[in-house]
Amino acid sequence: MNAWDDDQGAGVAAVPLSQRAMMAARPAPYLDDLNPAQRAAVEALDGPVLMLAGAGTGKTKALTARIVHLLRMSKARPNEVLAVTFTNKAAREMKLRVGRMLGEVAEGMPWMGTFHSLSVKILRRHAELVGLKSNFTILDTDDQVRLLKQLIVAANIDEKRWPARMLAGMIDGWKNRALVPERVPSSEAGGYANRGTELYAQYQERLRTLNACDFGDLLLHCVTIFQSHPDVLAQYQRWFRYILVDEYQDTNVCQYLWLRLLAQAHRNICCVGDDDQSIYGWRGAEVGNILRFEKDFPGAHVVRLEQNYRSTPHILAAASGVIAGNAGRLGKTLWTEVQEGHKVRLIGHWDGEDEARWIGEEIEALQRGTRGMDPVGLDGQAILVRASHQMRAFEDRFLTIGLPYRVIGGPRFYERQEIRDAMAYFRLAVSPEDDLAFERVVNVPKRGLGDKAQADIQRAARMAGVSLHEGARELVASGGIGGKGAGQLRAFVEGIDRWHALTLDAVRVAGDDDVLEPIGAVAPAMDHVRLAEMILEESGYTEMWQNDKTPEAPGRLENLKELVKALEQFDNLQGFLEHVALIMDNETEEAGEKVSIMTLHAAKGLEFPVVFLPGWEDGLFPSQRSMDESGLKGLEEERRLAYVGITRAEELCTISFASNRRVYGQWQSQMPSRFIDELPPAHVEVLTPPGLYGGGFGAAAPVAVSAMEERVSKADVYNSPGWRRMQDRAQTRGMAQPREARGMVIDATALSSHSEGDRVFHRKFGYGIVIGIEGDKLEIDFSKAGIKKVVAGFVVDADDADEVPF
DNA sequence: TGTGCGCCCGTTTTT
DNA sequence: CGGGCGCACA
Repeated sequence: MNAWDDDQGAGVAAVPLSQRAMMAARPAPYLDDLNPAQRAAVEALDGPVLMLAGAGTGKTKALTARIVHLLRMSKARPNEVLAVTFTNKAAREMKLRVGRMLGEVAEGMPWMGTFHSLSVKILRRHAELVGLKSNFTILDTDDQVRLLKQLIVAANIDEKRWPARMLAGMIDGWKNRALVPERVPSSEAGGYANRGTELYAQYQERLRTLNACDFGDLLLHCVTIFQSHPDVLAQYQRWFRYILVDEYQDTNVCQYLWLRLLAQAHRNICCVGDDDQSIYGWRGAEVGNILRFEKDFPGAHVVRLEQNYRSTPHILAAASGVIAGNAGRLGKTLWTEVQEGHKVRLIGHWDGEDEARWIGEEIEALQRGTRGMDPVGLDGQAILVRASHQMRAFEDRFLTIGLPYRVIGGPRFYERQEIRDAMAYFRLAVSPEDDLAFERVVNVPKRGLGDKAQADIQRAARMAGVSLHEGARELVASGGIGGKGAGQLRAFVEGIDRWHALTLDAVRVAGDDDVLEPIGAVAPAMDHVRLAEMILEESGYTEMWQNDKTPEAPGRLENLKELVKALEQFDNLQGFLEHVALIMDNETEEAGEKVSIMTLHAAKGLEFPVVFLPGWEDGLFPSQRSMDESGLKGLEEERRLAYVGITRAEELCTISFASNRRVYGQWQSQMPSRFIDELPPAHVEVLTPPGLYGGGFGAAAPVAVSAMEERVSKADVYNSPGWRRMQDRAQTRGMAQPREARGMVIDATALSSHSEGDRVFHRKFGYGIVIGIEGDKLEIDFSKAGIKKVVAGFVVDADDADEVPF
């Protein structure tokens, strides 16, 4: 059967178009709750449409309604609509909402997904056109760098002066711009020791031998195929009657070509985006794509969504005021029907710790329901920072006061060392010839196979022209490896054989037609979940972490358990590996009310009743580096970041800055961010920090400086009475006084199950000894983290390290 | 082959 | 200041 003739992977097209037309005659409730602009965007089905959707204007609603409308009007079958997003989360969300609007037929849109997942789907069908087999593997950044490192060493380049990461970045950059090695402009060839292009070409060659792709290749190979095989392109052009693109402002050149090639035949393309929220320029995104849309698609219908359903007018006005500083915008004016609301609050602090302390207290106050607002739960509050290192001050503080928080977008589950190691074992079991996986774990846990042994294996494999696994086998057989490593290597090689055999039993793979689809009818000889556990046991990997006494070890074992558990949702190991390569998100939301801490980038698309924006200081935000490297363009992107930050807030937005901050261990005095000057004063309430009017710490509600209202010019904030007093206070506080009262020892045993001298474990700080008790707080000398005060509930006896809460 | 010292450098990161 | 990495040593 021709792969093209099937139903594109979905069992949906069952309802004939004629019958669908009848459905279209029924009233369309999904249109009724759209505002005029949204409705216009939904009803303009044919031809190019650009939907400029400001923050909080119901973009996803319009987008999903449009898809539903397309289907209801029988313009296309569900499998003929190409709907592209950037993240899996967005794709999932859209599927969910379309399904809900449509009623039932949710799974019927096989071509709704991310650029990457859709590209994989296309590329698997035509892999041979770019010299790959259809079962190619997908390398992540880590694999990519390791591979490049090998090439760099082989090329005799000083890896110190020319780090592999740098080359990886350049290659990514070229791929983002759809440049294959031959097309890299000679002006850029000098960048990497004069040999960037050469290494790029070698890297591509190496990937081909490994039958592998990196993320950039997924898209670039598709574009290459479309460009050089018009027949293939034509098929897809015919198939995708309608194309929808979310977050269009974030597309790079390669994605742009990908879309344009697919859309140029029928031109039924609808791009949704907001040039003011383009914050991924440093990653190759081209705001130009959205600015140019009308030129690319003449006669495009442009619709602006400007009615905001999220934020109060003060918040919108503040955001608009800031973004107005950018030139070359398409221009939108957000408005809302809401009349009331709090002004954006602005507050300065002495240093970063004060800032964290104050925010912590504010969060608790808002939670209790003061500040003239109804109580706001912790889930409704977020702290958005420019750079992830800023999170630390908040984590430290919240840990100390026992305020539950969650960090969004930290090291992601599938990027953690233990997960990647385990995955490498699974990869080896599925395909023993996976050399990158072999290299990764051949000496993890330690098997006495160091650089020398590994070099021997490499040589043996290369000479015989086989995989490392086979090379190792021959090396063992020929006695080419000595010492204790020999026995261990033999065991490793045989282990892989055994696991591989079990994998084959566990999954029967269909014939040549479709190597990806397992046939469910054959009863597996061994449950793949059990197999995975067995692999981790037999390889000694689990044991390695059990014997590890570092504070992270229990967490890692926990993650491994979680990984194995995740396997249950798949039919076999292959399916799982396939999934993980692209779905790198970490959706293990632990329950419980928690404040969210995340970067501004991670916050795009989210909203919270209460938002804190700390660290608004020149150099930090806007980031010095952005400005140095990208000049005005960089500054404008930072400004968009500010805009994104402010517009995340529904009810209350608080911006803050500190006059002193530790930067790389050095104390530095900071200037308030220039973006603060750009806030329209009429919509800002300047707070004075607590402690200025005789109240102690966290005393009364912050007091507005009355004279600051309305007429005070923005820059004057720093000449304001409050600001000057704060400066004065800064002087007197220069000599660090103890921040917390000492010596108030209450009956410790009544409040805590720990006593002095106990050995305890803390999820973040690791092991330590209790050296003091104050109320419900323990003073602990952590072996790694030093002396800290921590709420007793967050530690357990060192022996029960498995049961750490939090 | 494993450990430890010292040096360097330090944003954002949808896949 | 502190984490990561490479190199020198045991």
